[in-house]
Amino acid sequence: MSNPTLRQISMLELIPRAPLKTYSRELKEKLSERGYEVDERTIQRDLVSLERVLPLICDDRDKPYGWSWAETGLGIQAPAMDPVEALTLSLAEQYLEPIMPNASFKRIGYFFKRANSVLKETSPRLISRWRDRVRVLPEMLRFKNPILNKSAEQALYKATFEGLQIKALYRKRGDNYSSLRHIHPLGLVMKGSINYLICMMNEDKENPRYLPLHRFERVEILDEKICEPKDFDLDEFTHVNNLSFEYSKKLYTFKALFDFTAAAHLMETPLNGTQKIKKQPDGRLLVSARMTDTLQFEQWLKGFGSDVEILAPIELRAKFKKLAKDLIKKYDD
Amino acid sequence: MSNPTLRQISMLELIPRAPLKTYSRELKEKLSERGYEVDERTIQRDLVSLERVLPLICDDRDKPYGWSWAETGLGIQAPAMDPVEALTLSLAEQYLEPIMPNASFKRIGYFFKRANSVLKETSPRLISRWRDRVRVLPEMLRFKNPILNKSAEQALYKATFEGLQIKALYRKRGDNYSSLRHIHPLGLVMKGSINYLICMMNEDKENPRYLPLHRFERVEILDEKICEPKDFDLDEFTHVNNLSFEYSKKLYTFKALFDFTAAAHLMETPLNGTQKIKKQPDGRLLVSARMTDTLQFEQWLKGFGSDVEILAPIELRAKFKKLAKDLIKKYDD
DNA sequence: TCTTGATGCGACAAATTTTGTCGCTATAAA
DNA sequence: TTTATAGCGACAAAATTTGTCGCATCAAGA
Repeated sequence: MSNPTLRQISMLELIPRAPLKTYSRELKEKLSERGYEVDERTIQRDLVSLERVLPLICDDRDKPYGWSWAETGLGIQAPAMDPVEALTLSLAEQYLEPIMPNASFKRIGYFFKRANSVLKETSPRLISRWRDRVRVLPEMLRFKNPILNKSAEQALYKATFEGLQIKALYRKRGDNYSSLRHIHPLGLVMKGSINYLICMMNEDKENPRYLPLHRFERVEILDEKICEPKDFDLDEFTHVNNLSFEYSKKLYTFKALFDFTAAAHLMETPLNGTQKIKKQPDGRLLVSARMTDTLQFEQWLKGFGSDVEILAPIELRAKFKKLAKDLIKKYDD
Repeated sequence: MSNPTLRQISMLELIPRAPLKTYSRELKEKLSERGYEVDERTIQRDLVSLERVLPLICDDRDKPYGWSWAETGLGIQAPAMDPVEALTLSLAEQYLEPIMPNASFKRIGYFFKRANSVLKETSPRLISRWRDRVRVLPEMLRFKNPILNKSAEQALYKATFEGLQIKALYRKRGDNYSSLRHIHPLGLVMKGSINYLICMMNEDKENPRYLPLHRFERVEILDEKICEPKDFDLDEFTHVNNLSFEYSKKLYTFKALFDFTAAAHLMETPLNGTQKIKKQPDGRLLVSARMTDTLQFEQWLKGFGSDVEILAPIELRAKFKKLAKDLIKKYDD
C-alpha cells in the first residue's frame, strides 16, 4: 500500500470543492484510514506538486493552510464520459431545468457543465446542433414558480435531512405578517411548482400539516431532535391530504365514450395496465379501466369538454350531469 | 511533464467504461498529445499495476489487450461530492425517473449510483431517512409509457445527433404492418410520455412530419447526410403543429371569475408575469392575464368545471357556452 | 508447414523520485 | 518573552520508475 499514484488519487478525492476546505492533518488521518500510512510532510509535498497542474487552491491566509478544488474547475472524472452519455446528461439537464427547485438545480450544475465540456471536446460542432435539434416540451401549463427564500429553503432541507427541530418565521396564506413557529419537520413533498414541508407544530402535537416552502421567511435550525408521531407514514399522509394520487385506496371501474381524435393517444399511452379500448360503430372509442378516484383524473376528464361521455361509475356520470347544469346556469345570459 | 501520478490519472481518464475499450497503443498516442511522452511498455506496466487496485478490466482474449473500466465500478471522482450535493443528485434522480426516456435514464444511472454511495458512506443512517422523507409527486395524470424498441431509439438519437439519413421500418397508427421508409431526421421533441422524431420523408420533400418514436421498429443509419429544408425552424414547427405551446403568436387578454378555493393557488403561482387578481365581493377571484391561445390552457380551464366563469375574450366565453349546451345534450336522459 | 509481424512480458541497470527525519523559521497565542 | 504550531528546505537512503532488449506466443498468410 505504498503506491504514490493511488495515494494521490485518494487524496484528490478527499479534497472538497471551494469554499469548503481540508487540511494536511485531516488528509493524513483520512488516508491512514484507507491504508496509506505516510508522513504529513509527504502530503504537503504532494499537494504543492499537484497544485501546479490541477485547479487546486491553497488558502494560505491562515495556518494550517486550507486546500480545496477551485470552484470552477472540472476536477477529475474517470472513466471517461462517452459522447452518448454526455448527450444524455445534457438531455437530463433540459428535463430538470424547468421542474427542479432552482437552488438545487444550481448545486448540481457542475455535472452538466462537465457533460457539455465533453461534448464540446469530442464534437464541437455537433453540440450546438444538438441544442438546435432537441426540445423537451412542457406537458402541461406551467405556472410561475413562487419566490423562495434561498437560505430558508436550504435550512429546511438540512433540518429535514438531519431530523432536527426548527424555529421559523412563517406567513399564513392571505396574511401579510409572519409569526414565529416551533416546528418538527417530518418530510418534504415536491409537487409541480410547489414544495411542501410536512411537519408537526408545537401548538398541535397530534396532526401533521403541510406548509408550502415559499411561505417561510427565516429558518433557524435547533439542536434538538424532532418528535415524530408514532406510525407516521408519509405516503399515507400525502394521500389523505390529496397531495398525491398514487396511493389512493378507492378504486372504481371507469367507462366512457371518447371522441376518436381527442383520445386516440390512449391507444398508445394507456391510463394503466387494466385499460381496454373498443372502437364503436359511430367512430367513438369506448375506454374502460380500473382507476383510483382522484381529483386529477376528474380534472383530466373535464378537460375533454364535450369530447367525452362518462358511462360508469354512475356517481361520476352524475357529477358530469350536474356540471352540465351548472355550466348552463353560468352561461345562460 | 514526467510526473507518473499525473500521467496515470490522465490515462485513467482516457479509459472508457465497458463494453467500450482502449488499447495501450491508443493510450500512448493520446497521452503524447497531452504532453506525456512515454514508452508503450510503461503504459502496459501502469495498467497492470492499477488493475490490482481499481475496477479495471483487461480483455486478454485478443491481442492487443483491450482495457476498460468495469461497468459496475464507481471509478474516480474529484473533487469529493459533499453530502448536500449528493442529496440534490438523489433528488434529481427522483424527478427524472418518471419522465425521462427509460433507455436514457439507465445510461446515466452511474451518476446517481455514485451520489447514493457518497450518502451511504458519509451518513449511512440518514440516506434511508431521506428516502423515507422526500417525495416527488407527479403533477398530473401519468400515462403508461409506450413500449420503445431500444436499439431503434438509440439509433434515432444517434442519427439526429450526427445529421445522417436513415432507413426505417415504421408502423402507421392503426396499421398492423410496417413499411420501409427513407427518412431525414431533423430533430427530436420529447413531450410527456411521447417522444417524436421530426423529419422529412423521401416521398414528400416539402413538409416535415413528426413521428412518435414508439412506432419505429427497426432503424438503419445510412452514410449520407440529411437534406434540410431551407429556413427550417424547430420551434416554429412544433408551434404550428401544436406540439409546443410556448411560442404561440396569438395573444389575448384573458379574464375570468374563479371559485376562491379552486384557484387560490394562483395567488402564489401565477400564470405569468402579467396576471392580476382581485377578490370580488361575492368571494370569487377575478383573474386577468395576457395569455397565448393554446389547447393546453383551454383544457386546464375546462378542468375547473363550473368553478370558473370565463369573461374574456368573448370567443372563449362563447366556446364555454357551446360546451355547456353540448354537455346538456350528452347527459340529457 | 514455415514465415512474418505484432504483441506481451521478464529482466536489468541507470536515472529519478519518493520519503522520513531533522532543524530552522515565522507566526500567533499565552 | 515564551510556547506551540505549522510550513519548509535539506539530505541521504530506499524505492520506484523507465527505456531497452531479447525472448515467447500467437495468428494470419504464403
